[in-house]
Amino acid sequence: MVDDDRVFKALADPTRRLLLDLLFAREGRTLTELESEVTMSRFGVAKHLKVLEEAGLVVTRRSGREKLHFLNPVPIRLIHDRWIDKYTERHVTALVDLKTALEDEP
Amino acid sequence: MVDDDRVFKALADPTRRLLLDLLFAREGRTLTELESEVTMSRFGVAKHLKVLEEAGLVVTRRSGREKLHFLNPVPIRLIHDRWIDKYTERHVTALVDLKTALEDEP
DNA sequence: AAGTTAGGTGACCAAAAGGTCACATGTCAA
DNA sequence: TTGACATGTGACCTTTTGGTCACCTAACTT
Repeated sequence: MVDDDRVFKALADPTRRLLLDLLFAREGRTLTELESEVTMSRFGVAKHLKVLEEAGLVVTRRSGREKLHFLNPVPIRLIHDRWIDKYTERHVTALVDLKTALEDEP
Repeated sequence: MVDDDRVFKALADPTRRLLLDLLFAREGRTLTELESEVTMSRFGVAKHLKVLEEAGLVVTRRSGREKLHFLNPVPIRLIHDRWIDKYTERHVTALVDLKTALEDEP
C-alpha cells in the first residue's frame, strides 16, 4: 500500500514523533505553540507538520490567522491492524525455536 | 528511546518491509535467496539486511559460507506496546469530537 | 491606516540514504 | 588445488531529507 509508506516514513523522524506526542497531550495547538516546545525554527516545524498532514496523521483547522493541529490516530490504527498485528500476535513458538537455534551455536 | 528510532527508521523503507514479509513467510533464508525475490542487486539487499539486523528486527546465524536470516518480532512488539498502543487503544470519543469539529467548518 | 502577529513559499545547503561496482575473503566440491 | 559459490568492504554517485533564511500574504489590534 502506497499510503502505508507515507505513514511509516512520517513516523521515522524523532521530531515528528515528538510533535505527535505533543498533540496527543493536548490537541488543537498552533504552529507557533508547537514551535516553542521544540529546539527548531518555525520553518522546520512547519515542514514536519506538513509531512504529518500529508500522511494523514495530523488534520488541521483554520481559525482566523491561526492553524489548529489535531492528531488523527486512524493511520496508526490501520498500519497496526494490517501490518503490526501480523508480527506480534502469532508465532510465540517460532520465537522459542529461534532462541533455541541461537543457543545451539558454538 | 534511541533504540525505537532505529526500528522506526528501519521500517520506513518499503524494500526492508518486503524483506521482513519474505522472512515472515519463510525464515532461515540466505542473502542470495532473498536477492532473487527482489529487483535489486545483492549489495543493495545486503545493506538493507544490515539495517534490519542493527535494528534488531533480523537475527542471523552463520552456516558454512551461508548466512541464514531470521525474523525477530520483538522490536516490533516493543514499539507496539510502548508507542502504538497509546494512539490506538484510547480516545474513541476524541476522534468523534474531531469529526464533529471538522463538520462544523463552513 | 499602521504596526504586529501567524503562517506560507521557494531558494538554498549539508547530511544522510539508497543503490551500484570492483575487489577481497572464506568455504565448498571435484 | 583449482574453481565456483556466498558473502563482506569501501569507494563512489545520485536522490532524498532535514533544516535555515529572505521574503510574502493574511488577519488581528489600536
